[in-house]
Amino acid sequence: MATGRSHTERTRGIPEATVARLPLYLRALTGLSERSVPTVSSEELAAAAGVNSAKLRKDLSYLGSYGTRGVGYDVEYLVYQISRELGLTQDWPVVIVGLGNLGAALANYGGFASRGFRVAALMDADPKLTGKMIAGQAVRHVDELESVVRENGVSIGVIATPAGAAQEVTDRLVDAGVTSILNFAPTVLTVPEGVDVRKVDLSIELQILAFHEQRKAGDGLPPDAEPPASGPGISGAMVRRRPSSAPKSDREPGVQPA
Amino acid sequence: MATGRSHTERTRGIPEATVARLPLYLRALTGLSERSVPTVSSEELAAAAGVNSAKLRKDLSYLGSYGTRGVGYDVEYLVYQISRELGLTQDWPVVIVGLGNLGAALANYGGFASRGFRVAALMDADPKLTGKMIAGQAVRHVDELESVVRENGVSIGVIATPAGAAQEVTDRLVDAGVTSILNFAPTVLTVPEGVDVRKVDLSIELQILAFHEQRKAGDGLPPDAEPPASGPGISGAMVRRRPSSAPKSDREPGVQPA
DNA sequence: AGGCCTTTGTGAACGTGTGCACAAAGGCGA
DNA sequence: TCGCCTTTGTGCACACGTTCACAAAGGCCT
Ligand SMILES: NC(=O)c1ccc[n+]([C@@H]2O[C@H](COP(=O)([O-])OP(=O)(O)OC[C@H]3O[C@@H](n4cnc5c(N)ncnc54)[C@H](O)[C@@H]3O)[C@@H](O)[C@H]2O)c1
Ligand SMILES: NC(=O)c1ccc[n+]([C@@H]2O[C@H](COP(=O)([O-])OP(=O)(O)OC[C@H]3O[C@@H](n4cnc5c(N)ncnc54)[C@H](O)[C@@H]3O)[C@@H](O)[C@H]2O)c1
Repeated sequence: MATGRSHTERTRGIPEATVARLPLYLRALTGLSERSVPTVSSEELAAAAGVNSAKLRKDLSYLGSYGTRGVGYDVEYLVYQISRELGLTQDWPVVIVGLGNLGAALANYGGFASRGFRVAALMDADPKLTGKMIAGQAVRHVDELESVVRENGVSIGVIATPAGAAQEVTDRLVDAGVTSILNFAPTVLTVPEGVDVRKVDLSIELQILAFHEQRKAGDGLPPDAEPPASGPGISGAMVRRRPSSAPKSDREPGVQPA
Repeated sequence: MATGRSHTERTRGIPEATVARLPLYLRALTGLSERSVPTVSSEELAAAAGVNSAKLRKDLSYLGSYGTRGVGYDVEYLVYQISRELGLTQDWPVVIVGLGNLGAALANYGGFASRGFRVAALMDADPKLTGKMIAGQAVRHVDELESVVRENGVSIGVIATPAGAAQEVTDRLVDAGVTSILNFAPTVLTVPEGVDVRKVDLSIELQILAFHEQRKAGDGLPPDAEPPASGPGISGAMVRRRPSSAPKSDREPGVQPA
């Protein structure tokens, strides 16, 4: 779901898990930089980023040998090196497609521009939205999508349309030349090789939390678990039953009728 | 970042990676169910969920032996089993704290309620927002946080406040009894053992995309890479230089002056 | 009733990620 | 100048996740 590349092809040596943490380090470093802290040890920086220090050191070691033993890392220098590795020393024009509740919130989000991501255009299919000013920018009609992408050299698209429209929007973005997509719609996108898709899915996150929550609050699954197949079922109104014959194993050991 | 549990302690056998995919399968299955498809093969379901079929089968095998060889999986039955495993057969009251752009969008989001997550309360610190109706619900003041959590038995909190307020809100949520937090603020939260935090961070996702984008568009890092330390630098105005003496290795092999 | 053909469930091999623990580096104070 | 003490960078072992490939299961058609 992350890269879309053939998996054996490692990204010039930097592990994906490391790449995903670099922005975290960068944020922590930026904080230190603002407080004019000149150097940090791996221990301190790791604490600020919420990881353990061995992992941090290993991650940084993929970028190069940028620390000084006995001292730590130079904050400014490391900010620069990580920024460069992440491609943040250049400007990335972005289009947001779909300006409903979420799209509008995204457009208004300050942290967007703060890291080299520039909102090049806001696009929606609803003619009533066309021309509306959001975050100091007029919403344009999706018909202009291709020209906007080409003229601005947009390579990153953000999708905040309903799920039903997401694949179509994706196809158009890709045709126009976009090669990275951040998808907020709860749907699986199909893209050609070489196009990266990342998804943000609120509902999935909540479901994962619910799973762990269930574990924490009184272990054991909820009541209606597969009843032990002992003789004919007492109640025919069991919420849902196995479609046909009894299964071989049902996880809970439970006495099987041999 | 996901669980907060000691790592050796596996969650009653279901791997975390599998848990994270179950909601995906559930969504695909729900779609099939709505179209009254009675059974699916692992191949079909995997395609719908965007994973490969071996992975899907292994994932489902952790739940139990719910398929029929030669036929596939009964859609309704599997929907039920996954829902139960994820804890979606019960209702999860949720509070949203911070009703700015993002919080309001979340409150208005339909996909929230659709899976057993009920928005029990909307809370903000801004007195001007108190009483304002959002998504059919009056915003309440954060002062009421503790009582709202206790009265509604809320165990999941969603944080959509500015980063600066997130830790304080977290502490209060946790004190009041919340044990799962979904954090949208770009900051690292510290929580006691037993509390799960998941974060959604737009900015990190974009940075990861930028990284891969940079790789795709003309490989090799941006121009200003550490210049090969050959003699005295030509331009003193190099954007940023190593703080002190030259490093041992700088990743790019590059000729080192012995 | 029997055999065929599809599809599951899983053992085993492999790849990726994590964390420990320590040798070597190197600044800094004496 | 020398040695000490902190902190990096990394080899190694282990845990976790992914994928392959196939035996066994079991419906279904003849
Ligand atoms: N609101 C949230 O908090 C939230 C959270 C998670 C996921 N999502 C998902 O994000 C997406 C947007 O959510 P929302 O609440 O903003 O929905 P919304 O209905 O408020 O907005 C959707 C917007 O997309 C536009 N649109 C529809 N088809 C389009 C097309 N083909 N091209 C361009 N624009 C098009 C609509 O005109 C509308 O303005 C949905 O898929 C939703 O499931 C939303
Ligand atoms: N808008 C986005 O698309 C977006 C995207 C990613 C991340 N974020 C993050 O989500 C958070 C919210 O973003 P936003 O755009 O909605 O900001 P916002 O400023 O519009 O809203 C923040 C809200 O939080 C309230 N608040 C402040 N302190 C509070 C406290 N102690 N208790 C309760 N409420 C408090 C404020 O009154 C305000 O209503 C921020 O941390 C932001 O970085 C936003």
